[in-house]
Amino acid sequence: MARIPNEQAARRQAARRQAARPPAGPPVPAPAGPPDGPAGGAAAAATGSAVLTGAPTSTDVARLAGVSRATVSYVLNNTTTMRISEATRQRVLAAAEEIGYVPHAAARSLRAGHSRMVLMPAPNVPLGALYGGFLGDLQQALGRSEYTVVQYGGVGRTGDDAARAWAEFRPVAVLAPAGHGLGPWGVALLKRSGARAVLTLGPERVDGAHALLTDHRKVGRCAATHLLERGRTALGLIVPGERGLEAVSHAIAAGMRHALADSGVPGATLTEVPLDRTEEAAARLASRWRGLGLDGVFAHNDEYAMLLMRALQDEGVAVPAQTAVMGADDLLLGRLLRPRLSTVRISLPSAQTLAALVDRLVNTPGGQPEVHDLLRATAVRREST
Amino acid sequence: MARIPNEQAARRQAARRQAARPPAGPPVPAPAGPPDGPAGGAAAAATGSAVLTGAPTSTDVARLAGVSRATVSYVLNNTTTMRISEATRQRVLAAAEEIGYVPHAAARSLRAGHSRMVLMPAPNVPLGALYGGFLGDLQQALGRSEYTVVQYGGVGRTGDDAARAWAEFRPVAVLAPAGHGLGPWGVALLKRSGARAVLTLGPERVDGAHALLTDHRKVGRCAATHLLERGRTALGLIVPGERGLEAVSHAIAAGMRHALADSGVPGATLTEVPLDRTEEAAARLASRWRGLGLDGVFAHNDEYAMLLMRALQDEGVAVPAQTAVMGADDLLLGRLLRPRLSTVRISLPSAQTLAALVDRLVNTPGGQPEVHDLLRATAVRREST
DNA sequence: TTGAAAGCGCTACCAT
DNA sequence: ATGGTAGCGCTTTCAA
Repeated sequence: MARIPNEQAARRQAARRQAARPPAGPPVPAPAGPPDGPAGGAAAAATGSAVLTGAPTSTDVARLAGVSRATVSYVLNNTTTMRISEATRQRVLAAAEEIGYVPHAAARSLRAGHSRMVLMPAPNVPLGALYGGFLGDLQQALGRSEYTVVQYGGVGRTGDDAARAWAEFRPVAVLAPAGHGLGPWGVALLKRSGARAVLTLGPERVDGAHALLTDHRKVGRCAATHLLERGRTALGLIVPGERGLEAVSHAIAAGMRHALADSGVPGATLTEVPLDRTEEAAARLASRWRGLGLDGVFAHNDEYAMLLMRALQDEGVAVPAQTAVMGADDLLLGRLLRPRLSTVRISLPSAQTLAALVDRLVNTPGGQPEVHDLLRATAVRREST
Repeated sequence: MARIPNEQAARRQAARRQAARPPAGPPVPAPAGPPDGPAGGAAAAATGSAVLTGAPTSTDVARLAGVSRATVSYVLNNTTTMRISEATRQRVLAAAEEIGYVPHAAARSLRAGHSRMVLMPAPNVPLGALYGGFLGDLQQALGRSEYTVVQYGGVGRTGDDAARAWAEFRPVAVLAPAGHGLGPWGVALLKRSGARAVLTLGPERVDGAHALLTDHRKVGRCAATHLLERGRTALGLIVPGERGLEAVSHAIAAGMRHALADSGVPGATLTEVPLDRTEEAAARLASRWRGLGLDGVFAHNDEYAMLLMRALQDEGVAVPAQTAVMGADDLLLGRLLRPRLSTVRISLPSAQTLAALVDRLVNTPGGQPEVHDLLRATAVRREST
């Protein structure tokens, strides 16, 4: 709320006073000093190119080309129902080019009553390279269709507040990563605000929204199964200290427990072991490792796995002989340590597939909420298990 | 352009016909069937709560509360110049709550003549964890001020096209990562469209825009200087095969050459060595390594450095005795290999600092373009050099 | 083939 | 203290 609007308002009034179109006397005798002019362009350029101030509008183009705003709109949107003479077309296009006209997206979508915006609230938890890259790809894929993908970086807002903020944009679809606390109320609000599809991306579904599930229990189950197959029964799970990863860790732990229960291996156990992402923490953990009596450990991701494995080796704990170590995400770097790190490879659907899904959901609204399982986990055995 | 607008238009006309306000006979005798209704809400809810279709507008709130749209606006915006009775306030707030009213951002900024949107076009080159995290932080920091940060994922567009697409949003500021081919023309267009600050983020400046420089020559200079100090003179630079990293590589190479020239070490040389990001490529390179005759190599980032170092060790090349290896980015994982990887630590200003800068530039437009050097490089010697 | 005009949802000026 | 209302920039129907 600076002083700009007022400046512009004043300028606009002045401009308007002399804005009687050159040809054809104006039917309105005098514009009758408008009570207010909020803001906006209306450049004073008469016909020649001048220093424009404020964004040029279609009115400016029309004036320069000597046609009406309607004609400008027809030409610039290639309207097929109206046939415009080639000469006019060219004049309009030249005028638009000359003054650097760019249509005003907000005005356009206000008039249209809908937008082609797909809103992706920025995730507010630190997501690894895997999901980060995936979201980027998805964004690209959606952009390739004719949606305008917008990642909204609203911070601090959660739950209903966040939903309200998103709804202000009147997006045609919302793709919300977990961690914003979007609930059924928010989903309903978004839908009422014109969203034709609301999707959540994360471990659990939300009433009324479509769900792209990332069920990390699968990862835990996969890891535990692998370790059991390798003959390990006293299993550990490294739980990262980073904020925002708790949910994933819990899911993984649950998956491991399921696998243990299903396996029927008698006496198999699972111990959760916290670990910060520093060398010192790893060394400390390694120093008391033998006391834990674990013969197999899964580490949430390759980075933690490598951190631990190195610390164990420095402590003289043989890998995999004494303790098998397994990571997840199949990072390239996991192959550089010795022994090479066994890992759970997580694969997600292609971004194109998902973009197509979003497109379909937008175009067939009103259907039942759909649930899609995104995540596939496969064990990759290398040398550390 | 689906069939929706027409449906809504029809519904709207119907709604309007019966929308005469309950109290106080309407001064206008008959609404005189409007020639057109583009789209939009206008729910048919008379007074009681009903199934609303389309987004509720401030008109709906006003009707339900029995006040005018103006009053609604005053209450919802906490306008201080107008004093509204507490009773009215509460009625309006309750009504807004009841029907789930959310203001229409596009309409608001259209009226206001400006937006608080900071547009960050999504980078279209693969950027590492360092810059990715940095951009994320910056987005958060800007969001914490009162800007609405929006990352725009327009694909395929470059140069003037991209600038035009961005300008449609009428952002108050644009923060464009390198790789979009933004040129002086685009900058001017954005400014004319209302952007009060245009910033580029990357290795080179653009006429008319402020520049946040990431001068990777510093990284090269730092690495080369370090290697020279360690007594190496036949230097190599690993050049990644990934697309989009060429510019960075060139800058690093240039920086290394500068360092070589400045050092005055006679006979010091620099060889650029391409390497793909796979174990196989690294093994192949390692097998012909002795033929290259290099005694020190800098690897663009820690990942490539680790890849190479492992391959060299597998080939029997002693590190650092026969060849010193240095990486960049100071990844945690670099400390897990043996020998521990020496690295160039790259530090960037805090996101808060930069957010404050953007804020200042927005609030003092018209100033000369500023150039800020973001990058600081420091050598961290570990055991591989 | 072109123009006049209405109105999307919102805010702010002016009058009551 | 509250309401009427103009108009931001745009598209589109209807009339000429």
